[in-house]
Amino acid sequence: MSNSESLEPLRVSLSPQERFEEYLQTRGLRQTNQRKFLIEAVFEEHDHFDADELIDRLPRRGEENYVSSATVYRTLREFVDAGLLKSFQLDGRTVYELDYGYPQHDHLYCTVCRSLIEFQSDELMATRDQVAAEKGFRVSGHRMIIQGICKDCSKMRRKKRKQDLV
Amino acid sequence: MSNSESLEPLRVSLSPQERFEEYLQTRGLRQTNQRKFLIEAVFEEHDHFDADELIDRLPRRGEENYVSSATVYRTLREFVDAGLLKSFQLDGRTVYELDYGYPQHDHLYCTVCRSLIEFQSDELMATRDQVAAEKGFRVSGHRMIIQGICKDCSKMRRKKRKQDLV
DNA sequence: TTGTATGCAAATAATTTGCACCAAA
DNA sequence: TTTGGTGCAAATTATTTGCATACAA
Repeated sequence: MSNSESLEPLRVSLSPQERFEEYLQTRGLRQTNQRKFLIEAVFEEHDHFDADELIDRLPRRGEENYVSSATVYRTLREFVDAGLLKSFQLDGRTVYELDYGYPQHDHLYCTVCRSLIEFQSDELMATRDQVAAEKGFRVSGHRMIIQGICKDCSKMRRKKRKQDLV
Repeated sequence: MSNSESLEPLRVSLSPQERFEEYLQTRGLRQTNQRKFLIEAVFEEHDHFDADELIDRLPRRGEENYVSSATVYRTLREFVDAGLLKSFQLDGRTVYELDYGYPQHDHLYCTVCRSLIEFQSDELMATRDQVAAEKGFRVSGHRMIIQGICKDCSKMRRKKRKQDLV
């Protein structure tokens, strides 16, 4: 899930940490070391990831700042609730990406190298809203994924085909 | 997964059954009673469904024409390979829909009644191809789902709010 | 006859949950 | 001190797989 091209972040008044604090306070929830640690771990990488990949780069059981996977799963869902992350399904796994302080976008998904490439399209949004309006549908969001083969992988395939001919 | 609005079918030269026979023959696979039975069961309903829903309306163990769930799962994948069905992920489950003899389309997904409403949009396709071209991406397909609340559920919510005020 | 297909039950994989203990507020 | 949070292990859910047997070609 690495190698994804990224857009420029937006300027936001609160840091993700502050924003999450706010979220917790308004609901009478608590600030714990695990939550503080996880929010840093998640926001220091501007990339797509799933729970497993995140757990992999976190301290192991017995090490300092270890967080159990149950808590990782629980906290990821809270981050989504809080509007810090977005999640979607890809090949059966739940993939997370930054949402807070990050512009709305959709993805191209390369089925060869499995990377996600982000793109923004006003036309897509316009089409979405028009289609919904025609059906009397009240839109809350959407998910568009274009599958195919990215530029690099196409190049490599061409090269490979040439080699195969030799 | 019922209650979905449907588009008109296309005219195709081969029936799904014939088309699947062809698929099996070109690969040296076999025509079994289970496969014949399942293709009928699947194509008699023009709707979205998941493996579980299909199994539910099939004969039970011990009854005539019983098909084990392992075979149902295996066969659904074959139908997708054969181009008879399409599949996608929704709320974690794999959802299937007719593909053969059915026009390309995308979906509005009502998060209240969980129904899928189909729509066709040439603009969406144009946007997709243009975005991909800009990134040098070779498109093989896409998946667009617009989430929100459908007309009927919106009405009901309004009605419910009024009642709540009384 | 020969390998493919099926049914069954066990195995997976990714999450979720129950519960006793821990710790913010 | 009171409730929410965490870790652990067991439970879930949807699906896949191993294997012995059944059957299409």
